[in-house]
Amino acid sequence: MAAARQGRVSVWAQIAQDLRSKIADGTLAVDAQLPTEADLTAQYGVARATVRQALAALVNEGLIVPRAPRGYFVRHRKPLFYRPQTEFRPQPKTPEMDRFMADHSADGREPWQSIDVAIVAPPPDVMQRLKLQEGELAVVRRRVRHLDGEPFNTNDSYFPLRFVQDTEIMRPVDIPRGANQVLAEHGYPQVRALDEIYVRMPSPDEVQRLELAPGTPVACHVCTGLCPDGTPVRVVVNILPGDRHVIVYERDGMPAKDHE
Amino acid sequence: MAAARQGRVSVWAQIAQDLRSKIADGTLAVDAQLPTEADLTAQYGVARATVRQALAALVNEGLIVPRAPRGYFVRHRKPLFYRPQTEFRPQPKTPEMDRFMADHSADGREPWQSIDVAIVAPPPDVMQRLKLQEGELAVVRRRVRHLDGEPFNTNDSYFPLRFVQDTEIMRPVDIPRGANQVLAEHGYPQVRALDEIYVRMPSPDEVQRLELAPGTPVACHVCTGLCPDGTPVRVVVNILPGDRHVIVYERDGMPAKDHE
DNA sequence: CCGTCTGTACTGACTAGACAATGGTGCTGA
DNA sequence: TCAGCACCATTGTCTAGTCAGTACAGACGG
Repeated sequence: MAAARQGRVSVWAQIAQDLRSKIADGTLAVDAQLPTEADLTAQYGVARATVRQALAALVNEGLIVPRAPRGYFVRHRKPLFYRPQTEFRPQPKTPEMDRFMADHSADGREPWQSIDVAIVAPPPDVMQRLKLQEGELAVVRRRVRHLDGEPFNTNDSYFPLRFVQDTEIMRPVDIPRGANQVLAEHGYPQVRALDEIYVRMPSPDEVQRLELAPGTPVACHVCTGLCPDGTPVRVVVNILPGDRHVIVYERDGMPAKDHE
Repeated sequence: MAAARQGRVSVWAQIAQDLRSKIADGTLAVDAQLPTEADLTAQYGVARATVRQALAALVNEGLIVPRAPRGYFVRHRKPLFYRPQTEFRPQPKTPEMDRFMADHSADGREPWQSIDVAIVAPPPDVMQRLKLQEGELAVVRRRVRHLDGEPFNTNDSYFPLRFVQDTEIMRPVDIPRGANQVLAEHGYPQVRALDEIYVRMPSPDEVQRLELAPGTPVACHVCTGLCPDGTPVRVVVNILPGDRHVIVYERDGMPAKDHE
């Protein structure tokens, strides 16, 4: 504790670092239970609040999960692939991609999704991307995808109401051939898309909807689909929990600069 | 505090929610100072630790930043674009992209980068991607990019030592025509790349290197560059702080399914 | 007018407790 | 054998303080 003043590193940070390295070197394996708060309190000779601050830091880093009232456990991280590209064209399937994906496939896991459809005034950012007039409404198909009973990601597709009125897009059921196909059949084929990926911490809303453990950041993937004339006809907002996804894509062509 | 038991929402969570909505509706504007812990303690009639827990939650969500000993401030979020695509081919420059990017350009901001080069035993994940033998060494060019004096992202490029020995890649200076060009000149042109994007909380290391505020998640963009015969010649690890980047890319072609 | 010094207001860190809520375990009885 | 119940270990929440470190502002001296 004197070290806190002298060494510039607080006691709780030291405890956190100690536990962190035990996780890194396997002393504390995945899914293993950490010593209890009481144990750590005794072991390091500090107050419980100090131990809790250390544990909170690890929770916020996504390294451990509290499972009250049983204890803290080393977190499991088993991300699945998320490939924006495959939605647009059948992927090239190079050998590298194949080999790489073998580890993280969804084989044998049970998919399930809930769909609900609503007519709403879309949030401002969606309105702007769809170029809607003030007060103009949109149809949103909200889906939560589950894998093995656990929520996996959310997928909210917004369409301007005037484009999809009386189409099957408005029915809250799965559309096997895809909503994009339906849009194309009604005269709105998409030929281009703009993708944006934001990285941030989830809102309490999202925490609840996706049953996120504390310390889980999310990627927010916003995809705007455009007609040949540039009219936006679809905005999709995907929320991808960081602990469950790797976003993957592949590129061809000669690199120009070494910006990466 | 009775509400904590009955209403199922803890006092600190209520305080956090209260502040959250004040931030959302603009009562607390960007860069504004929050009431001090003492104020909040008095205002809500709770102990300081309770107020601190509420504030810590907002910090972890990335909504506010503590600037000791001055107070807590509403966080500023001004992301810049990050476009993996432009590195590979000159971007198509559609009107949509143009318009969209106008808001977030780097105009008038001063770029600067530090470079350091080392010969290292690369981390296991990099070793695997470069298909290195056990014990084989690699050259790493570590860069930290700054904008307006603030660190912006890190960019660590790994090359197998045997491919780049005695090339200018090993000199810790900027290579105007790009490291990829140098590699190509030495017989290792890259024609394909595999990108992976992971979303997670930063390690304490990364927090320090990028001067990250608490509650800032990062995107970890790993790019593996491949020769025509599939040999990996370059692995780049980019760490992109979530509060400073939007990852953007554009796609052409007919969408197939509505997975997004 | 400018530099320095000092006080103050604030967060950071820590202590030492209390009571509530709840999975899990194991015992008991039908 | 199995359902139900009581107990317990453990985290969640909260109180009420102390002391340390520091950016800032205002006073003071040259």
